[in-house]
Amino acid sequence: MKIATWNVNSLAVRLPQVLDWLAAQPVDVLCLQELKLSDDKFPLVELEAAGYHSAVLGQKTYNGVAILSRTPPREVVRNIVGFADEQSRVISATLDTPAGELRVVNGYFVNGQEPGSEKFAYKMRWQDALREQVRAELSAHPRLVLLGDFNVAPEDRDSYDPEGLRETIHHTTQERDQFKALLELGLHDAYRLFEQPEKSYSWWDYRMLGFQKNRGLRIDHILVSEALKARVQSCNIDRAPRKNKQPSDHAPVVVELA
DNA sequence: ATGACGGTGTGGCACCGA
Repeated sequence: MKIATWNVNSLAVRLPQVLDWLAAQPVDVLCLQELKLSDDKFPLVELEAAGYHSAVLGQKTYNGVAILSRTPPREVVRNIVGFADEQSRVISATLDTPAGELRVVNGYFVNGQEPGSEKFAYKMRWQDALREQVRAELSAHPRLVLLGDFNVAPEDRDSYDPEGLRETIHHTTQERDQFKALLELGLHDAYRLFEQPEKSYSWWDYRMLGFQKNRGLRIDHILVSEALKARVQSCNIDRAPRKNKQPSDHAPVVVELA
């Protein structure tokens, strides 16, 4: 069975591409970020026709996350419990899958703009709260997947220019320490469980021919808990949708579980 | 230091993303 994450940068614009992709890659679960639409604008009917149930936390214009699943999501939790947040960035659900019952936590992590900014401080606060949420989720649900747009390139090899971009946004020690702190909860970066091509990225700037020149970052991640680690069969980035007309700036990441 | 591209909502552009 397969689980995927994809920052679609507006589901209103990208829905046809999402439906095409699901037809070509019939994953069991697809977690979306940056819906950029309110719940009432969510294309429930179209996705049901494609064979997917949805759990949604929408927001007008910015943010917004959803879990699409072949089976109905259960025990849905929206955003971070006890962390007041006007932005729609996290949705969690329990799913019955061919690989058994899984807890899925789908996050659109804060961008942070620039180290030292108020937005960067929010990024750190938000991650502190998310980590505690994940810690609690893990103790209740050992079979857990945390995935989404983490807005961090965890290591130098996850960036097209680690030297030139050192300590800039997505590359700071603080952001990388936050990522490590998630791993220390007992999570594993599924992509790095396997040998991968060099210069593998999941996001490329729309500007300056970023994709054509492969000037990208690997910032979309799938972390699996210890209980699931041995069941991971593969993890890959699907660059094909980035070649579409009107693409998202992110590519889907797919993990296969036995 | 700035903008490049693309989406949204507004209103003739500004803001945000990464």
